[in-house]
Amino acid sequence: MEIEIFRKFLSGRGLKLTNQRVAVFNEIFAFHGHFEPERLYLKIKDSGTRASRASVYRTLNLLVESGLVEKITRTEKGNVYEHTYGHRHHDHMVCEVCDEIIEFYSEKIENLQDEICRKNNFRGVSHTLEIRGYCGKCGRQR
Amino acid sequence: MEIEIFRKFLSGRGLKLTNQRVAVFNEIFAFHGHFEPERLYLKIKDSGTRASRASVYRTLNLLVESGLVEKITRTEKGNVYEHTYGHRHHDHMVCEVCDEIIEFYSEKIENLQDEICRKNNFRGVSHTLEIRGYCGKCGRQR
DNA sequence: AGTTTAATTGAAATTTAATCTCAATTTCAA
DNA sequence: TTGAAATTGAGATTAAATTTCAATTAAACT
Ligand SMILES: [Mn+2]
Ligand SMILES: [Mn+2]
Ligand SMILES: [Zn+2]
Ligand SMILES: [Zn+2]
Repeated sequence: MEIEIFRKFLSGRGLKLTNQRVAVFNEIFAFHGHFEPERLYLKIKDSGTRASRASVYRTLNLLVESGLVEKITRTEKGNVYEHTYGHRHHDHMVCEVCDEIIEFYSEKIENLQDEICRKNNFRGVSHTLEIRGYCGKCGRQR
Repeated sequence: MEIEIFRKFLSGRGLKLTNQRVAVFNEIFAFHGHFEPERLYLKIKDSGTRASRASVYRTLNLLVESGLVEKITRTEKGNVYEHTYGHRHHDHMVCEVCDEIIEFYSEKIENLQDEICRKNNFRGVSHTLEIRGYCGKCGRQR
């Protein structure tokens, strides 16, 4: 279970798996998709558990450090995250009109990136490839 | 000249090429590289011209809309821009230690992206590919 | 040249995501 | 049970970016 990974990550740092942290964790892993911290905070609030904004943000950062969650992009109105554990790495297309996010993965692009890193004597650790434009629905309307 | 393009862009909108706008433009096109709005503002201040922060930000947005300048990434401490007119599109590798930015371009990756867009019925307009990791210098030290 | 009109400017206020502060509370191992 | 250490949350703070709005400037039109 993913929660065990989180627990181990925490105890490795002398930190505790508190109710608030569990609440944040559960809300994030309850669905697959992208989310913003503020909406996450509100969802937790709705679910009945009490966890302050400060705790939500703090836990989110811990989850990112643990590798279970990734910050996938920074929009004008803040960061966007997704839980990545158990999901294959992928990149995103974002519709500029309706904000729809389409996920994609290209082995070829991944390999080309590795090649470019080697050529430049650069040790790549992570990357973000975001294509912005118009989704099928919104593209048609112009 | 690039300034003519800007002038035309402005007049097409009924806007004027003022001293402040010229100052922002000149400072940006005086060198090739990446910059943050605040540093740009300070450089203009140093150069003697008077232009408020508000004007710098406003002009920067106009330059982006005109296509002469691009917002290339959003860091924790704000946006990073570069003037792109006359420069071929390229992507970036960013060293997590020293913040060095290495530019690269891959025709193959560009083509693969176009292909993926077609497949997903997505009209790609722009993209950002940022590889994070360790540059040669900083990678050696670990 | 003088008048009208619209755009522009800048100082300060505002917005907003995210972080920080710190006193009170909780946790847990000894 | 006790004490050290971690955690929490309400509110303060930070900082990038935008907005406000009265004063100024530039152009367009008699
Ligand atoms: Mn995704
Ligand atoms: Mn560049
Ligand atoms: Zn759309
Ligand atoms: Zn480096």
